Amino acid sequence: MEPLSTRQEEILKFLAHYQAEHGFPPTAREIAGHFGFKSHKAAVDHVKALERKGYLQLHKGKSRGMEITSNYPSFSGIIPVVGRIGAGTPIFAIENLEETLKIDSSLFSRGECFAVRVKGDSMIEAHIKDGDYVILKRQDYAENGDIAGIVMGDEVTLKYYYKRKGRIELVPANPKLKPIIIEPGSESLQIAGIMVGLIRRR
Amino acid sequence: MEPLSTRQEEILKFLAHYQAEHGFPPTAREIAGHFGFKSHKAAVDHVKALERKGYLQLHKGKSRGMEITSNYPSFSGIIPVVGRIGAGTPIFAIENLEETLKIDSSLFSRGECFAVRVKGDSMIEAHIKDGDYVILKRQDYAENGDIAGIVMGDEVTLKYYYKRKGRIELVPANPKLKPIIIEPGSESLQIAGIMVGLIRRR
DNA sequence: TGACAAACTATCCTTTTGTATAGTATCTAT
DNA sequence: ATAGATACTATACAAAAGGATAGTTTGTCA
Repeated sequence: MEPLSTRQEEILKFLAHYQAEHGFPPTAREIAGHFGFKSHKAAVDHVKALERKGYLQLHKGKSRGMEITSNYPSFSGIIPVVGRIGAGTPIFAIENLEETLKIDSSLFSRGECFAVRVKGDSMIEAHIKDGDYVILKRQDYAENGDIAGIVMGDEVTLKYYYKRKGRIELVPANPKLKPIIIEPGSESLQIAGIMVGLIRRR
Repeated sequence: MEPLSTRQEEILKFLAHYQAEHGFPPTAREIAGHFGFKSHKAAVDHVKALERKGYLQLHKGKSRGMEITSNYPSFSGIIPVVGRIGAGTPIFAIENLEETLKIDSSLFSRGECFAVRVKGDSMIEAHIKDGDYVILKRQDYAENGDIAGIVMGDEVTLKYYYKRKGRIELVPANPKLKPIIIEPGSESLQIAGIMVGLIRRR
């Protein structure tokens, strides 16, 4: 595959995200609106560049007439399994991918999904076993009681998320392990996503 | 789900097919064209009926603005979810299908797979929760310690399978429930398959 | 230096598409 | 009997969206 510029990758990512979110692709004007372009021609140019490089197939004359052709993880609904993630590096950077699950992510959620492989028994009382793949929907916030994927160092760990009296509690589903309590004012935590599903093999 | 008329089912099927083919939904005029309607209003009416019955979500004012919301039996291979099964009827008979999971079964096993939706907590200590989909590989025997899908009446239930001293024990993963013991010579039990995977939503 | 890709703004025109109004005909359940 | 759903035809109009032309700016590669 021909390499993409930073901007083109952003565009492609947005296309995949919009498609996952809405069930149909965006129009040139919607793309322009999202990125703040004042002329939709800019979006047309990007989309054409993506077609030329083989990432898209365009259908001339048809509204929203585009298909993402690439098998690139996280595009086309396939769920990438994330191993380690560097502090700053985006979660979908290629170097972080361990494998992919050939599953249409729409089974679990609209929106962009990824998976982490569970190590250990910290969520055993939520019936999440060692070796299970937990499917997470990518979002940077969580509701009370959600099982959230939290970025800790260079890994994603799973915890129940609670916000009580202004402080955030990250509670494992295992009585042997202690909750992590984040007092207000301390450095913020980074939520990678919330659990929307689980896959177990064997 | 509300029942669909024959025509409405044809329309929905076409929508799913078109979406799978093209990556985006059809317009009302394209639907009309496919069915030979001379007025695209007919297609609009059908699509609105499908929305009213909950099979579609429409996005007003947006071209191709529709999403299929149901898990409408689709077209790619994929795992059927079996509800009840009549004594003689084959497990894959259409009347038994409740829904399908859009997952390539090769993720779990080489053989033929199907799924049952778990009711209750009888396998809770194996970390199989109420509502989980358990993926079974179709076979009529089991090894010691396998989690097997057993045909009981007109349903499939899950049990640990053990063969000890000539008799077969079907053990739930819940201390509150008693094992079923089948003495040698009594009527044979029917194994539908053995567990090869699990899918949990939410 | 010159060609080319990338990344845009601005404007115009045409086609595509959604939505609306006005009908016709058949069937079904109350 | 009659109201409602189903299943269409026909036509008109406005909004949505694609496509094209003409330009600016900033890089990079050779």
